[in-house]
Amino acid sequence: MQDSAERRPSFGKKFKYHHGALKPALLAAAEEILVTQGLENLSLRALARATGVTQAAPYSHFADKDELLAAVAEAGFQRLALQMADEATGQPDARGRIEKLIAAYIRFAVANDQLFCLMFGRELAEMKNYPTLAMTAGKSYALISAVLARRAGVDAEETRFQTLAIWSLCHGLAQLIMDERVEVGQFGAHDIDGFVRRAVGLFAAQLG
Amino acid sequence: MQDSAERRPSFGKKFKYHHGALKPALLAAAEEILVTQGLENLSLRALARATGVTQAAPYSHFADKDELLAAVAEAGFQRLALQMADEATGQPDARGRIEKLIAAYIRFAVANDQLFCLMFGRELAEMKNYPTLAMTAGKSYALISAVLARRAGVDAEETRFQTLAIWSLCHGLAQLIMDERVEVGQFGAHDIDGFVRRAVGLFAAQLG
DNA sequence: TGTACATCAGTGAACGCGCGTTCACTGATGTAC
DNA sequence: TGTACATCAGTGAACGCGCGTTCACTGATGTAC
Repeated sequence: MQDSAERRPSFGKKFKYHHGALKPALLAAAEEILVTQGLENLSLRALARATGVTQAAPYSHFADKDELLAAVAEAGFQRLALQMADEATGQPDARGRIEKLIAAYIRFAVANDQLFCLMFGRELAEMKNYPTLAMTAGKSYALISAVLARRAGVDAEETRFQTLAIWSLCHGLAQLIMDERVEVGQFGAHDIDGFVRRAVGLFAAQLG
Repeated sequence: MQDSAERRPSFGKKFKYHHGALKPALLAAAEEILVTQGLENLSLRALARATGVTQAAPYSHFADKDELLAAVAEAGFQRLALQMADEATGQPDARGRIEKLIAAYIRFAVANDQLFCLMFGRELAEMKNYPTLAMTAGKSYALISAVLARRAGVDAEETRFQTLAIWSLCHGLAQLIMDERVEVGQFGAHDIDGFVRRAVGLFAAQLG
């Protein structure tokens, strides 16, 4: 057990009336709690505890719990899109890029299952209330869509359809793995990348 | 507001000390609450209220909340498998059967989103504790797998892989629709059946 | 450089809530004689 | 057919819990002069 004061950015003084950087500290604590205790234990009070602060303190930075969750989810979407884009750079053709994008998506979901759950779950059904969240959430879809759209001779409507099919495939696989319905190794692929490469192969003719 | 006694199976007497059929009544009430109030409001106390009974009464029939949830989920899996099998009968070839199975799966999920969520969500992570639940849960997968396995010239390993790919696709689409990430109509299919037929088309060469 | 003051982040106590579960009990039911 | 009795489904009250949120407050900070 760490002394809660030690987590604060100020080093010299042990106890400060003002935390100094509570907002980012709350967001960081949220991600840590998601990892260590799961989404169902992510409460404002738990965050206050984790940052060594009174349970009312978070209200200085967030209007209510939803606003904080939306911020956590948005950071997650940002990271997801970044990881996908990073993995896909350098791939010469559409098929290679799609494979990398999907694999990154699934790996992100599996590695951050509780966060992923928050991002796509019902807790934030009111996503419409947070426009920047909705925008950030659209980035990963846009990455897949952009690759498919750049091909010659495929109309926009077919592109939308294929994007949804691919997104469904990887979203579903991610969910099944997270919910422990499936272990990839048992199904003809030794790892996620292998499965993805093989699954994309099913679409190969369409991807050109 | 209905008098709670009127929901009971006995017609003549208004108030009975013994409910008479509390166990099935609880399960029925659970499905109703899932529809009207959502999974997050499905509590033992809510069930007791809905069946017009004291909050301790359910403990005469279920050891704890998990056991009740497991029973509700199992009933859901049973219904899902039934609906899938029903739809697929009469289809002449593998492709037709697969299309019907998938479409039924997605339609079940969308029509019973809160129940589906309970069936596949983290609430029942302890599914291993309920062997009959685990068995029933496997039925829908088995339906898809069986169709694919019956083809000539496709080995078991390839069949497992394709089953997972198809299951992922429809599970993912169902999730995306339920979480309102997607409206099928926007993506080149006027309805779920249309989308499914088109998506299965991507696999067509492999389905023979 | 020093002082008065406005700002506002964080305090500490309290509110009301619904939850899962336990417990000694009560009274309806069905069975054995 | 009638009675004694065991069973056990359902009662009602209580337990302890963690939660989101509000509120009057306090004290650290930074700015204007």
